[in-house]
This record gives sequence, structure tokens and C-alpha cells, in this order.
Amino acid sequence: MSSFDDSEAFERASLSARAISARPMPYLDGLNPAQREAVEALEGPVLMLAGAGTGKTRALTARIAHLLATGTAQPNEILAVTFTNKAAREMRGRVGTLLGQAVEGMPWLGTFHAICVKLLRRHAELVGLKTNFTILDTDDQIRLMKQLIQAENIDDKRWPARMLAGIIDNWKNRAWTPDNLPEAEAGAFNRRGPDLYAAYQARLKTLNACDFGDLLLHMVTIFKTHPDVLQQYQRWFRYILVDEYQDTNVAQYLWLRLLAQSHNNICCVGDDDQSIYGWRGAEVGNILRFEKDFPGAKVVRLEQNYRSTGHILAAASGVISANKGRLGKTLWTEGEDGEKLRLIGHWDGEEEARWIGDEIEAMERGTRGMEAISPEGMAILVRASHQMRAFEDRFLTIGLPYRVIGGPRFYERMEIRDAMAYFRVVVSPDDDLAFERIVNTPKRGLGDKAMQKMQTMARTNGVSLIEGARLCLDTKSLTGRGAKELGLLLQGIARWRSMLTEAVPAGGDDLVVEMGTGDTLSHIELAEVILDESGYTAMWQTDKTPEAPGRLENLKELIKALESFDNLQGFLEHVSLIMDNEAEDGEPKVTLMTLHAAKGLEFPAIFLPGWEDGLFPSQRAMDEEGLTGLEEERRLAYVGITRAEEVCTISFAGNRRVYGQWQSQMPSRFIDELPEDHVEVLTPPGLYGHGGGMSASASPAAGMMRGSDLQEKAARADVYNSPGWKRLQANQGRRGMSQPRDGGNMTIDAEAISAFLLGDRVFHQKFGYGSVKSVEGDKVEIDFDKAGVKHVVGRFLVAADSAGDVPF
DNA sequence: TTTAGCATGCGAGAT
DNA sequence: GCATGCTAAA
Repeated sequence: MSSFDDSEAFERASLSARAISARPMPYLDGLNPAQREAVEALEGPVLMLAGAGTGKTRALTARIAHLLATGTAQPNEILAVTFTNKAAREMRGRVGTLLGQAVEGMPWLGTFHAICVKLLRRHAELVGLKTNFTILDTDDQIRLMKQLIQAENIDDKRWPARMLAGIIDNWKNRAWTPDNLPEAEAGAFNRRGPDLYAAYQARLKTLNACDFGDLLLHMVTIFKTHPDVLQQYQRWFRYILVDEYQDTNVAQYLWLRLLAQSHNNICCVGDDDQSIYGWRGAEVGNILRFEKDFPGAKVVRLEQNYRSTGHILAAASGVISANKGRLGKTLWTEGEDGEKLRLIGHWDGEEEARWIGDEIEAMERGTRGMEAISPEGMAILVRASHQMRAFEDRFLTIGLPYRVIGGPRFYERMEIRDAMAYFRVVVSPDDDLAFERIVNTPKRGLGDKAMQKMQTMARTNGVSLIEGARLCLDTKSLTGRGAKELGLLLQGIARWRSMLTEAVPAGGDDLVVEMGTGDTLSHIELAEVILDESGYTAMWQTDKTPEAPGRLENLKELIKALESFDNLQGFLEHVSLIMDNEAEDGEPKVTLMTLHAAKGLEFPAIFLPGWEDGLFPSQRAMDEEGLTGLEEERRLAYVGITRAEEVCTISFAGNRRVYGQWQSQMPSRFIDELPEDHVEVLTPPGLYGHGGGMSASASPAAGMMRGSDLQEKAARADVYNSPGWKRLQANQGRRGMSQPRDGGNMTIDAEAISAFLLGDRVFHQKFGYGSVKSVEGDKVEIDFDKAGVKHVVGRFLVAADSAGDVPF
């Protein structure tokens, strides 16, 4: 295929661009001077240093609009790269809005990976692939690595597949191929690293597949070894824009530099202070080095913040200023100072969750002279996803609607991956990894041993796994139930494949030639047929685990998602686009997510719990990366604070359950770095039982002592001013509390036991009827008839047997 | 071949 | 505290 068969499209696009250029430039309205500068400097390298909330996307899209509207570039001459599909979609939408739909889509606006797939399909043969290569996800990668580990006799205890796959990923992120691995790296696991890497790549090639890292790496290789190809793209992509430049890894950096080096029309947008993806290969160095890489670069700082109040910005600046080697920015706002950051310490994690739950309800009502905030406008940002559980438990208990962002992604769910593996097997006969996944799902009596036979058969005969399986049957090396089932499966696959070639786009109104068998199926019907006939649907229908109905739901969703594609192939290719599968019921919800997931988002009210050394900053980050790790954690803190528009509440707990063990926690060092002028220390008044009608709990000794302790310290300016006072205070608080805690517990127990006895029948507003399983403090463990075992607070329970309607 | 039961180990997660 | 992955028994 000729790579440059788009010259006609080129001409058409050029016409439409000229039409636009005659029009005014409304997209420039309302830009501040810095934004405008960044938008109008079209020629040469530009680094747009865009602090949090400074209108980065606005400037970036205006710049694209400007390139088009002035006729400087045609839509297909602009290469605009993002990291996520979401960002790409948003940018596309906003450019369209700015130009009033006048531009036919920009073909080269997309994620690094999406663009590389497009390019690589044109030049696949240059790296030994066919143009229809498949893209492996992380799961396939690990599966493949496991096979290699077995073949190479590697001790998978010492070198688990996941780890080796991770190492190779890292090498690819750094653009190291097996033959140019630095000596230091080549020494990894007894110098077998390069061999294993080479074997892995060879295996990919025979599978006609590549992994995510390869998409970039192969393109870099092609650009380096085929100057003619590179030059053509350099001519083609006359203007390059990069979003989130601080997140680029070495391979992405090289790719960009190669493409840009002839004309240097590259505009990178990013914020070194928001670089939080070092662990997956991002190099802050890329953005720090920009002016060296692109001499004569214009650096524009976007510093006017349109999101947060003065206090929030000041607090964030205070924290981030402790980092070294920043490019440096000073965020400012024309807005109000607003509320100070709020800081509060709690006894333990559950206490923290309870307080935040109450606080959310209070803010929803709009207490303390503050305007009411909808739950939609509130988010809790945690460092590690396991922290979410405490909040989920609490919110379920009090019936507070919430949503979790960043759970297992739709297409990562087991049932979705299984179903897609079935589709893959049908679409591409050589997809061994997909076949391996489904061959014994549902159970067909084909275990490890049968698998091994098929593998060996395939390998010795140099055929695909599916062919190997057939050979196993033909040669009778497999017998019994397994063989019978396998025969049926292979028959099925062959049949589905023949239907695939007959399948037509859904709703296609062309005249369809009826095939000999009669009806022609759409790809959607075919998908259903595959799942039904393979027994996969039946497997979940007979499954009695509580997840099964949900999984069937998801499969229906999957089938629905097929509607927007013409065929199964196209669907498999674009499967990542169905990620946003949040079933929205319109009810306003509080959002719960990790700090990483929150980058780029904003909320009126933000809660940042768990600011404790070891948890945040994460001990592991500090152990493994030292100061670098700590600085990345600090940037994470900066990202967290700057998500808040109006209120930001930071909290820590003195005790926390870590891996099922109680640990006492030290407040985060980042708390010490919060500038005191912008922080208000909260005390939880009557927290332990007397406020909010919480009559069932009673630990006044602990609660009150802690409260007054904090208050007293906060009132004394000299103590407040002394370095590390907050840590000190928390230490004293903990020492003061550890005594009364036991006593407090006894009180609680006495009271609670008088209320609930083991085996009591109870009723809960949300979970229905159940019986008491155990009592601990004011929390009662209930085995609900419908909802399963839950921990709930006594005051939400009503005895079911005796009085029936008398609450405690 | 499957499964139940115990040991192990743990971060954030786009593409 | 829980999910994952291995070994022992059905």
C-alpha cells in the first residue's frame, strides 16, 4: 500500500481551511496575555508551562484553531498527541466547537498509541510484522512471558512472569531494544535478560503481534533505520502539539524529536509539578530539558489560575516549593482568598471515614455559613485504592450515594476479556493467547496437561495453537471427555468463522445475497451466537455466585457496544473506547478515587484523607526511589490540593489497619510543609457520640482529650510556629489516647451488648433483615438475608423480632 | 482434572 | 484483609 495516497484529501482539507481563514477569530476572545502568547507563537518550539487550573486545554485548542483559521496548516498537517482517549476526545470536541464544526476531523489527533498503530500498520513489514498485527494487552503479555519462562527453564519463583514482563516494558519505555541494552541492564538475572527479551520479541513476531510498548518502539526503530519514511512524515506533520508533556517516556520523546527535528514546530504543554507517572516510565527530565533539546524555544508560563481560591493555591505552592529542580511557576488568582485549608486528625481510619461522611452531609446542607455543595461537587482522593474501602463501608452504612472512579475497567473484567478472546479466536486464527484463554472456559476437561500437549504439538509442527489442537485430535494424543469437547469447540470456531465472512454490517440496507445456508447474520448476532453456542453464557447463567448476574449484564453491554461498529474486527481494534461504561442513574453522587485518577479534574470540595507517613508519602516510593520518589509523592500532594475549587480538607489518622494489622501512624511530613497562614486546624467537637445524634457510641474520654489537646496547641501561636508542631501534637495526642482507648472500648462494649445479642434479628433501612453475627464497639456485624455480611452502626438497626418498630 | 485449603505478599494503572 | 498461586486430596 502506498503511504501517501491521501493527496486528494489533502486538497479538500486545504480548501476548507481557506474558507475558515476568512472568518474572524472568536477563539481568541477572553484569553489572558500568556495564553494568547502561547496560542499565537505558531512557528518554532514552544513550551507551554501550564500550572493546575490555568486554562491549558483552552489554550491548546485555541492554538489548533488558530493554526487552522489562519490557514497556516491544514487539519491533516497537524499532529496532536495526548495520553488518554478521553483527552483526545475532549480536544477534538473543543476544536470543533471553536471553529463551528467547519473542520473535517483531524486525522492525526489522538493518543500516542492510537497514532502509532495507524503509522505502524502502514509500515509493519519494516519490523517484520504483517499489516494486520494484533495488539496484546498486559494480560496477554504475562501469559506469553509464562510460556517463555517454561521454555527457558527459568525459576518462576525468583522471576515471576509479571515481573519480567514489567522489566521488558521498562526497557521498551526507554527505547532499548534487545541489541542495544546498556551493559548495566544486560546483567539482569544472570545476563539472561537480553536473551529473554530477544526471545520475547521473536515470539511476538511469530504471533504477528506487538505489545503497547512496541507500538512506540517499532516506530522509533523505523524512523531511525528508514530516513526516507521519517522524512515523509516530517513533511507531512508540519505542526506538532503534545499534551501532558511531563508524562512522556523516553520512547515517546525520541519519537517526537525525530518527527520535529526538521522544522521544530513543536508545542509541548505540561506542568513539571504534576509529573506523577514516573513509575510507569515518564521522565520529568523531558520537560525540564526542553530548552536544551529545542534551542531557541519560547517558554510561556500560564500562571493565572481560574479554579481555586487564594488559600488553596497558597497551600499548594507551599508544599510544592519543597521540591528541587523545578522549572518554577507562581500560581495566582484574581478570586477570593476563600476558606483556609482545613486540617483534622482522627483516632483511626474508620473514625476518619465517619467524620468525612458526616461532613459531606453537612456540606450538602450548607452549614457554617457556607453555601450548600451538591454531592456531585465533592470528591475524596486517596493515595492507594485499598483506602477506599473504609469510605465505601461507611457510605453504604449511612446510605450516602457515591461513585468509584478507576475500578476494574470494563474491558478488563474477566467476562469481557473472555468474550473478546472468543471473538479474537474467530477473527484471527493465529491468536494463540486468546485460544489459550478460552479453550477451557467454560470447563471442558482440558487442563494443564492437555494444554501442554497442544502447545508441544503446535510448536513441533510450527503451526498455531488451534492447529496444534486439531492435530492432537487427529493423532489421538488427546482422548476422553476433553477430546470430545475440544472437537466440538474447534467445530464451533470453524463454523463461526465461516459466518464471519458472511456477516454484514448491522442495518446494512444493501442487497444481501443470501448464502446457501439461508440467513446471513450481522456481526452482533454472530457475537451472540458465539457466546451462546460456546456455552459461555450458560456458564454464568448456572453460576450462583453473587457476581454472576452482573457479569451477564456486562456481556449484554458488550453486545450493545458492538452496534457502533461495522464488524468484529473493527470492534476489537477500538475496544478501548467502550471504557466509559458508568451506568448513570442521575442521582448526585460523591466521587471516590485515587489521586492519580484525579489529575485534570476539579471539584468544589476535596477531601484528602490518610496523610500519614508511609501511606502518603508512600513508604515504597521512598524506599525504591529515595528523594526522587518523595518528590513525586509531593507532586501528588500538589495535584490533590489543586483539585479543590473552594474547600480542601486534609486529614490523618493516628491508627490504621494495614494489611489487617493495627499500626500507629505518624502524620505526613507534607502536613508540616503546609504554610500555616493558610491552614485552619479543625477539632471534631463531640465527635465521639454526642454530636449528630450518635447515641450508640461512647468514647468520650478519647475523643474529648484529643479534641482539647489539638485546640489548645492550635491556640498557642508559638507552638504552632515551631517546626514540625503538628507531628509533635499528633504524637502527644496518641500517647494521651492510648490509655483511655481500652477503657473506652469497655464502655462501648457494655452498652452495645446490652443493645444487641448474638443471633438477634434486626432490620436495616438499606440492607433489610438479618441476624447479629458479632458485636464490636458500636459496630455490629450483621449477616443480612439478602445483602450478605456487613458491618453497620447500631443506630441504623431496628430489632426485627421483638418490638418491631422501636429504634435503639 | 478439578477443587479446596493453605502460603504469600501487597502502588499508583493510560495505552 | 484479601486476592493470587501453589500443593494435596477427591
